Amino acid sequence: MATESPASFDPIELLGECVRRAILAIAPDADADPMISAGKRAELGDFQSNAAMPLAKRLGTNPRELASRIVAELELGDLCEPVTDKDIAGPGFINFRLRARALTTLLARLDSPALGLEPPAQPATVVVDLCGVNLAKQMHVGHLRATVIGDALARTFERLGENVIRQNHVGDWGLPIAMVTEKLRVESGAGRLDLDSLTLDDLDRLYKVAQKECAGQGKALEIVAKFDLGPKIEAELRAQHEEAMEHLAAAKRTLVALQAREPTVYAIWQKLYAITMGACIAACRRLDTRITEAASAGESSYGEELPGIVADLQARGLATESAGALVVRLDSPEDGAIAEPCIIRKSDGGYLYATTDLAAIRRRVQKLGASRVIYTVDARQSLHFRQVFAAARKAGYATRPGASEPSILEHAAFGMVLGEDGRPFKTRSGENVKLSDLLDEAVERALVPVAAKDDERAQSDTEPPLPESERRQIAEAVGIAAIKYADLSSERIKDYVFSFDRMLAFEGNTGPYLLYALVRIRSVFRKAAERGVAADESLPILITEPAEKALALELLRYPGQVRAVASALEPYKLCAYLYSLAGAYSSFYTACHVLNAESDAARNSRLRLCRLTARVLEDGLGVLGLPTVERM
RNA sequence: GCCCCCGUAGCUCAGGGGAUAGAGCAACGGAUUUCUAAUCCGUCGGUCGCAGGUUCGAAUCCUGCCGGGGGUGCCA
Repeated sequence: MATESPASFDPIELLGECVRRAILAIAPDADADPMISAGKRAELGDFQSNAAMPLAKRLGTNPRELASRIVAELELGDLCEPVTDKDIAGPGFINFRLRARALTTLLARLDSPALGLEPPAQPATVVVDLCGVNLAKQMHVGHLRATVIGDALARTFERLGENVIRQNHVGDWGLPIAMVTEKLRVESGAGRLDLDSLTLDDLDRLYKVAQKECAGQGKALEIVAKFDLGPKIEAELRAQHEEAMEHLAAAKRTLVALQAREPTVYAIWQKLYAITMGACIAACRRLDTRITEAASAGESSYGEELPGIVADLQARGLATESAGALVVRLDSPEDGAIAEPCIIRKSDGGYLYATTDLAAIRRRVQKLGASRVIYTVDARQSLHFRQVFAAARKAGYATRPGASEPSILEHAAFGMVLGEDGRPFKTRSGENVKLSDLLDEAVERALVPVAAKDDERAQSDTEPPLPESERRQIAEAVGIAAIKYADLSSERIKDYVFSFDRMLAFEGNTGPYLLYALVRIRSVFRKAAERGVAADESLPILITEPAEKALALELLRYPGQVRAVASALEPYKLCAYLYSLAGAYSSFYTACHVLNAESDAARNSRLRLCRLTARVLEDGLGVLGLPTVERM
């Protein structure tokens, strides 16, 4: 939505307006998309318009000729160097070169407190569903992605001035939780377990035991019967099966007791909840994500709403009975032509996670007022979300009171984390890797170069080595930034290979590289302060060197890139931008000396460029949720 | 079976109708009296999975295959 804003800093927007006017002068009826982009060939121009080709196609004219007419109509003011037919290239590209004066004007506009991202007059409410831990289970790489990507998206909307509500949809309900609750009840009742000294590791272990105890042998029995493997095996399996069925029955009774808030069972469940959430919130804090217990809305919080949802859907004829279960059919084209119906109640009367998710959509849209709900959940659940979204729209749960259109429901799906062997990231024994172990290892590995670098510096420097505690702090930030950046820097949907070596490399598109770029800028300012030099913000930024120009053009792209993340729900776009900005800064830093610049004016200008770069980097890293350091 | 996603340089990834397909890593060659060389500059490297089609123009859109992954009515 390119609004006409004389104070815009964005050359693409400003140039687009000029070209749009020129096109309208030639073809008043044309849908005049100016198609401005950064110049594909830097030697020909800073920006280009590709508008002539598609327009010529529609008008049935020659594209180069049309480009020539557009050029003749162009009124660029003092934005660009004059454009002539010589700037038309190939089939009809029009190349533009920004005027040096215009560039400094635009930079000055960007250099405002908001960095070109003014909050909207009417903030929208955006709900981000993220993290998604389960009770009694350790967090692992899957939660890492759901947490890190979700928080980065939430931060993006916060930066844009929207009202963001994070929702940690905790898996705290249902039969699996009842199984482990039952297990705890039995074990503590028999005096084999002290509920007050339980750890998450204990719970994780007991969860698996409980799962196993409740797993029937139905499949195996079928096979035995089919192939007639003998009465002895069958008897053995049948005994096992019956035992499992008893465990299962007990778990189901516990589920009922839990849902009725029966005091003994509920107290055990609360313990379970407290231990899991304590560990989860600690991990989220260590990961520098803004996820608090207050931002949690567990599945259990929807429990009481489920019968009402089902009754409502049934009463309105949206849910129908099928083989004893209650389903919402979605196979008509207006529902999205989804072949598989959405099951909202099992034939035994129990509810499913689709039911809970419907209740969650209703609360988020109708009670919290979300105009957009984003689910940062792994890609394997995409069918589930297609179903639930379609069912919610059909039922009107996705529409705010008084609104004519349903809110936007989006599944920000992400791919799997793979080990370096290309298979799902697991320990050698096939277990999930504990998130906390992963973070510890990243930090330990980061400490090695941090310490080595500091030793090296201390040898040729008057300042003594940093204390161990500070080195650890730096390594913590570097390690966390490395892990988070690896998770954020490619398209969400793609699986990615988890490699400490790659993410902690200080070369290339990594978190540490970005941190280092910022460290170098901060160091310039420390040195400047030592010499009693400070940037005078009232004096102009002067762009003369190619490296200065390249840096300036990069800086101007920042606000657009943040918006691009919000519209595509793709944090990697900001990663790529910041990497490119850090690279432009490094090249500038090498080519243009700041403190020993040729003149006071140049030094001041470069200090201002450094300041602006630092502010954009800090802002962008903040949007991604990456910690920064003063030195490394 | 059906549905969804992915396939671009040796490796990790951008680009999603427009110019000679770009980065990083790896390899190789350079750069440090000066602000952090965890850096910078350069070289090398690609029948964009395959085959058709649409188009003045296709890595990009359409169809069909091939390869890999995931999902698929009563787990979450």
